[in-house]
Amino acid sequence: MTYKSRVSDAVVRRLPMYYRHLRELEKAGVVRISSQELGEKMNLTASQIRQDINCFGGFGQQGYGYHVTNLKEHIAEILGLRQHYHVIIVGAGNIGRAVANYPRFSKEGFSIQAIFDISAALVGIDVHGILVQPMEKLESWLDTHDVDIAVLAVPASCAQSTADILVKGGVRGIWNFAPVDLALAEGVAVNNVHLSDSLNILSYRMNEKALFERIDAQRKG
Amino acid sequence: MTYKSRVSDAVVRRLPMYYRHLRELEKAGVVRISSQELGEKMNLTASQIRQDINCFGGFGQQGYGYHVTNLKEHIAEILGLRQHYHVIIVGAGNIGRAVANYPRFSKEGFSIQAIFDISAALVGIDVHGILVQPMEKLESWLDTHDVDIAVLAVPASCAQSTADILVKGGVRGIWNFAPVDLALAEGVAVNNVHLSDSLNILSYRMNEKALFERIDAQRKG
DNA sequence: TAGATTGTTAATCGATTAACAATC
DNA sequence: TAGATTGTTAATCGATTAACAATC
Repeated sequence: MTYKSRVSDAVVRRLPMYYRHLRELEKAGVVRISSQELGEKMNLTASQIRQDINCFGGFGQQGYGYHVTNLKEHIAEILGLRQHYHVIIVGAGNIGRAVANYPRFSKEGFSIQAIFDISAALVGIDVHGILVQPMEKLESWLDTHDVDIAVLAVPASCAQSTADILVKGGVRGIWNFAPVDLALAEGVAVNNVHLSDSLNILSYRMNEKALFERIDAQRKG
Repeated sequence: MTYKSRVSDAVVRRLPMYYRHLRELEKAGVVRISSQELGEKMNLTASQIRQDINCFGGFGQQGYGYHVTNLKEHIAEILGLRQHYHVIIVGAGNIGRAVANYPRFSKEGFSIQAIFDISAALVGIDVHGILVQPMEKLESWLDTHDVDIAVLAVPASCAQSTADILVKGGVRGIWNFAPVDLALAEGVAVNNVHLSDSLNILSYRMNEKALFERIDAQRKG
């Protein structure tokens, strides 16, 4: 991508975390919070929180701190959650169906317009009130509908080619569940949910201590 | 956690990516690869690849590069994928069921031993050949079985309390799908799949350009 | 041996933390 | 006004990149 983000990835990854914690605080009736307190809650330094927030503007007030609801709303806005998105799901396997049924999904302004799958066994079934369409219909659907986001939940082998169709069809964002690093044109946003990568990191962490005991022993011996 | 990882998070997050690309290369019949070539494929610098790999040992050979299969096997070992894990799934909702049915899961040495859910509607149903048990049975199951990993796919509201039960029952790793940052004892590994965080990052990226156009305009005006 | 490419040390870059003046 | 806490600049720390000697 040629478009260079103004905000570092480290910060962007923390934004949804801020949003989650602020929602919790709001729900708990907390009206104001200092960067110090929020830091303790989130395991971050007060400094880092102020730096992060000030990438986008000065939403606090000296001597007072941050107004919880106000800051939460600003972050929702920053995250693009005050907009509506037309979403399609490509691949109606386990993951595609789980996403379709994810309640939080529809609540936050993401509305599922259509679901596609290549398998005859899945075409026509009802998922969350939507009939699964055959994959051949994907291109013509994109021609006749505005789709903002596609959930890509197809096998690795056809992920890139499907992504190409989606982008050509005007999709602006891909939520990619295929275990593949997609190559996409500038201006198309992607975010990956690499489940097996995540599981592998878990097993790495479970084994790290023993691993280095082996490595250290070998280096000495 | 008191145990300080010897390897930075940035490196750990890249390990599964190396593993994926090396498997692909192996499948494509590639026998050897240089850090240069691998870097081009993975969009990393050759230097970074050599640094990453050398956290764990010198698996390459001067003048030759890396033997694909050899390096792949070393990384599988590092990731703890040459071990077997007893896994239980806690929460048989959409996500719990999707994970249970995830084929890659069982292939890589993770074998599902039991599934639990609190809902009477789900108890007794067959998921991937396993009958869902009531949540009350969880503690006694942990008492009588060795469980390495628990997939935590319960609502946010009971995620922490369920995690506490799991840890008390001897679980060493939690694959957490609840939108919560768990507080766990040292020595228990966690990795999160925060789906809504991931979706929020996608919508952030889709909107960043327009966001800063607004911000910049406001600062000028 | 000459060429290639690693392993590793040094330099650079960027992110986090600390400090403090501005200000509510 | 005094106290608190932000916004922001400066210092530090860590990760990435560059360079090069070691060696296959």
